[in-house]
Amino acid sequence: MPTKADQFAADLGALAAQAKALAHPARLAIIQLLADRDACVCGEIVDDLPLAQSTVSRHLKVLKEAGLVQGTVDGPSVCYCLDAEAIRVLHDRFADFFAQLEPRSTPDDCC
Amino acid sequence: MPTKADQFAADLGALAAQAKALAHPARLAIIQLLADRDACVCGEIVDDLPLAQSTVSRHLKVLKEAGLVQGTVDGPSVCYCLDAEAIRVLHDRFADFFAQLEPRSTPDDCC
DNA sequence: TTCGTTTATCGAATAACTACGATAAACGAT
DNA sequence: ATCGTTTATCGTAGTTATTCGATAAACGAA
Repeated sequence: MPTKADQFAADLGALAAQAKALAHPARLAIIQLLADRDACVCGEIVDDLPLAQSTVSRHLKVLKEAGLVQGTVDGPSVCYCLDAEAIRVLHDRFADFFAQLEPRSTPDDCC
Repeated sequence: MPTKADQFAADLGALAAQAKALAHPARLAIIQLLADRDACVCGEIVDDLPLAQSTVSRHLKVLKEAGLVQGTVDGPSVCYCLDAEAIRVLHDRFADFFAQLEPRSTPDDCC
C-alpha cells in the first residue's frame, strides 16, 4: 500500500526514514550506549533507560528495521551492536544533504 | 505536561526533535527547494509538491517550529527561507553526534 | 524436566502524524 | 467596498507511534 510519502525522490525517502529512526531521544541514547561500550550490550540497555523492557525492545526493533543496529542471539540473551557501516552511510547521507544546502554564497538573509 | 521523552538528556531531546523535523520526505524536499532558489520562495512550494496547500502549510509550520525555516509576510504572500544559522547548528549537532559514535577503534565487528 | 533469566510479542490506551477539503484571514488591486 | 490571490487554520479521518502490563518463547542451569 503506497503512502503519500512515496511520491518523493527515493533518496529523500531513505534519508527521511533514517531520520525518523533518530527522532526519539531513547533511540539516540541507545545508539550512544552501544557505541560507548565499545563492543556490544545486551539487556543492560533496559537498566540504563527509564523505560519498560517491552518499550526498549520496540525501540531496538525500530533501530534494527532502520538497519542501524544488529542483534545476534547469545545464549539466553541477545547482543546488540551498531552496524558501523550503516552508521557511516547515514552520516554520509546527512553530510551530503547539508552540503547541498549551501552551495549558495548565502549573500544576505533573504526577505 | 511532561512526556516520557523528557526524561532523557536535553541535548538528545533537542537533536531528536530536529531529526523529527527532517523525518518526512516532503519536509526534506521543502528544505532543498528553499536552498535551491538561492533567496526564498513563497507559495511556489505548493506547486512543486504533490500535496494539498493545507498540507504544505502544515509541513512549513513544523519546520518553522523546529527553527529551521523563517517566514516573513510579503504583501499578500509569505516569503519562506532557511534559517542558515539554525541549519548550521543542526549540521554541527549531527556531526558531533556521529563523531561521538566512533572514538572506538572499531576493532572487529562485535558479536 | 523444571526453574529462572532474558527477550519478543500481544493487547490496549493514548497521543501524534499525515492528509484533505472547507473555511477564514490578510492583502493588493480594481 | 468588493474581488481575487495567497496563506493559515479548523474539522475530520485514517494511520502510525509510544508506552505499559501481561504473556509467550528461548535458553542455560539445576
